[in-house]
Amino acid sequence: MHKVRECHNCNDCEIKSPLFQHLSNEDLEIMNRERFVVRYQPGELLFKQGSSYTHVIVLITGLLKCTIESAARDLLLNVAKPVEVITGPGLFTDLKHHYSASALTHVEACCIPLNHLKEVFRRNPAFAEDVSREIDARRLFSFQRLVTLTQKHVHGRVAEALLYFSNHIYESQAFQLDISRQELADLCSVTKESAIRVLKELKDEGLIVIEGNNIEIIDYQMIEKISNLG
Amino acid sequence: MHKVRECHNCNDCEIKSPLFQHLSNEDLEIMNRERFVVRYQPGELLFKQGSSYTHVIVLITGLLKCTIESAARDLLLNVAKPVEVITGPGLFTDLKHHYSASALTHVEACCIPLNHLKEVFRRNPAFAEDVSREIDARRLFSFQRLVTLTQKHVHGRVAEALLYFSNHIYESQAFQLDISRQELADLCSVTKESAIRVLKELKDEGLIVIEGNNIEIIDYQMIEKISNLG
DNA sequence: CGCGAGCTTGACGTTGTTCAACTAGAGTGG
DNA sequence: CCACTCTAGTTGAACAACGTCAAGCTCGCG
Repeated sequence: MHKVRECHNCNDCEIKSPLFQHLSNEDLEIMNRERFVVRYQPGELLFKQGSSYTHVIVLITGLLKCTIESAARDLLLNVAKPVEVITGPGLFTDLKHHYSASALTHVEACCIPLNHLKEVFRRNPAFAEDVSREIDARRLFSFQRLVTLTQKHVHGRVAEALLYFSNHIYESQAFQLDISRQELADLCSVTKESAIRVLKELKDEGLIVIEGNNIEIIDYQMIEKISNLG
Repeated sequence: MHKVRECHNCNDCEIKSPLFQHLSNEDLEIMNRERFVVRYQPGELLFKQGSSYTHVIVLITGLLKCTIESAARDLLLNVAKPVEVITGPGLFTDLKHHYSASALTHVEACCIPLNHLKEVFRRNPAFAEDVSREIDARRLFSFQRLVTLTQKHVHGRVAEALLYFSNHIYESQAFQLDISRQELADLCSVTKESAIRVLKELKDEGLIVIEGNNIEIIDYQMIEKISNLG
């Protein structure tokens, strides 16, 4: 875990998150104070569920996974890609992390102290609204997950996971999965054996092609149908 | 559905939500503009999933249920009691309701136009933070539901539902349930037959007493244990 | 009194988990 | 360079948990 300070100024930031678009130079100056960049190796933990929430993390490069850890088994909430601002619950309540985030690939993360973010939140109503929009959107995502995980069968869940990676993460019908079978299973909240079996079936029916972690969706519409019908 | 204007002034409101505690008289004046109170009969819909989000509702009297409706079956998200401000997702994004709310009992709801709430949000940073805290807390609640519904077995889920009603809704170990068996099942995301069977088992083991909709938790610790172990 | 909605119970079937064995590939040390 | 080990992935068979279906029950109400 190396600390790096390659970018010195949020004003010049070329990969600024949409969340920061309404910020004045002065606001950005506040954000920039004590901001730092950290690089992580695959598998390394960015923050742990239950630990204190001191910085908001902006994912600059790489992929990371957000996992709720519980006695029984892990639940993979979502995968994050650049440029995403990681705003978990707890931000405005108990200042604890309620899930763990760990790097799937090499990751560069920009860390902004929470008190500076909140300072800008208070002085810039447009930013406050953007932050609320962000939290709101994530809550909506939780809703969709809630419906998927309670109502769809394994086939539907795995199909949906494939569409999730294809549409939102890799943005291609062919992609190399950066997560293991177990993690895919955790995303769908099934056992890894079940997830593997479904993948095999989809493969045998010619809907997808799998070679190791390389997946290609062949019959997109059929996968979509399976995802929708559950 | 009668419109009533029994209270004319938010300043004098005796049941003001904690969410409104940081508001100045001027802020409250803004909220008060075009505010109105509506009474609902049991079973009546306050708003429907998919409809446009025009007012924020403050539940003054009665209980209501929030349900995500989907093709397969309904998911009962939560039950709300006074004084609760109903802030669903969509508030800062697409301005649509993402779940339906309907009255379980006689309900009085105070309706505040969204644009006035947002006006105060922009002019009062402390209120903005309170609103964010509210959304954040609800997102946290979704997280807990996500874990419960994906990881616990029927026994654990039903036990948890009983604790939910005992601790958060009725605040007593004995209470008269205002929801049907089917709705209890929807809360746990199981079939009504399964929910009934679990209730019967808990009853047969002497952990609870049931007579119709009257439920009393006898062995609280055991119920808690079942809830925790899943 | 009879009807209907919600509740209850039992028998049965399906889904998905568990468990155990086996395989493939990557890394390690002799 | 070849065992050896370790991990992730894969497969099959047995099993448990829940859902489905169907029948009967209760109670309030016209």
